Amino acid sequence: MLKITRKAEYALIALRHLNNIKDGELATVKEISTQYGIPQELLAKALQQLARAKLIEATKGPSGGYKLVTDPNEINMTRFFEILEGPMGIMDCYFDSGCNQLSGCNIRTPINRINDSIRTIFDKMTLADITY
Amino acid sequence: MLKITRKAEYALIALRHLNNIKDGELATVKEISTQYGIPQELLAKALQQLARAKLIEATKGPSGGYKLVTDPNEINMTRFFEILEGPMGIMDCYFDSGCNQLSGCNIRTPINRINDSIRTIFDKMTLADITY
DNA sequence: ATATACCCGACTAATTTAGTCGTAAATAGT
DNA sequence: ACTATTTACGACTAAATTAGTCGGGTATAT
Repeated sequence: MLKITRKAEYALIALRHLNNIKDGELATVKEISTQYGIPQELLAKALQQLARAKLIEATKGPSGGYKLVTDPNEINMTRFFEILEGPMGIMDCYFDSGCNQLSGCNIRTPINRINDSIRTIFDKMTLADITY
Repeated sequence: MLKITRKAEYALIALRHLNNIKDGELATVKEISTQYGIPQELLAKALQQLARAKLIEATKGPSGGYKLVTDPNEINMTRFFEILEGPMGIMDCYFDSGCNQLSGCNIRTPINRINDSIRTIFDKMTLADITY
């Protein structure tokens, strides 16, 4: 319960790695996956998503790889998780309108308060914090 | 991602219900499940767990049911969720020692910081807050 | 050319969550 | 004593999500 996915976990590890390599250098999926013992294809997918979202940039071909192109201070965890896993909420009703409860759900308001608190944490926490 | 389970959701609704009925009254699983459109057997299971944990008390037989026996201010959400869903952490390594990462995981410390922040939120939030 | 590396959707496998069922035990009312 | 009602509980099935794999593509440095 309240778990993040492995894909997100792997992506975090990779982002941290990208943040730590020398300026101008690239890291390949293969390198990262072998170094940290991560399934290559799964990591590849995650990094592709991050590239599409412009957090990192890919260079194809031999001697290609990824590099970070966004200031780690600008990447907060809400953004990061939503890129990889879609909308972040402890219950679907935070986003969906369609709720199947018969009579009025008696906990929606407090649930939303919890949600907001969690989002605030993730909003405030940036990749720079993770990388520290 | 970061979802709570339906079981927990149902239990929250039920707890709130129990908190709102008159002093000395009981509410049955049947009543609650029909009132809120919740699968009866699933709710039953959740309430049994809460009863085992002494948050609520059961009376068997006709005119039986459940009542709240703990001060809502004393029931925090960490306790509540851990009764129903076990240890609460965004990654297993928060609790487990067995981690399958090859070389040292580079994000454990920051992950734990996130975890602690989330736990703090849930520690501070009580059933009384939910019931408001 | 060829080898390397990213791109991407479709697929399968594993795990978790949701929900059901059958049986037992307690108890109130008759 | 019998019956209807209600909780207790484990085993089971079904559904949904997550994890991981595969195959075929595009770009590019050498």
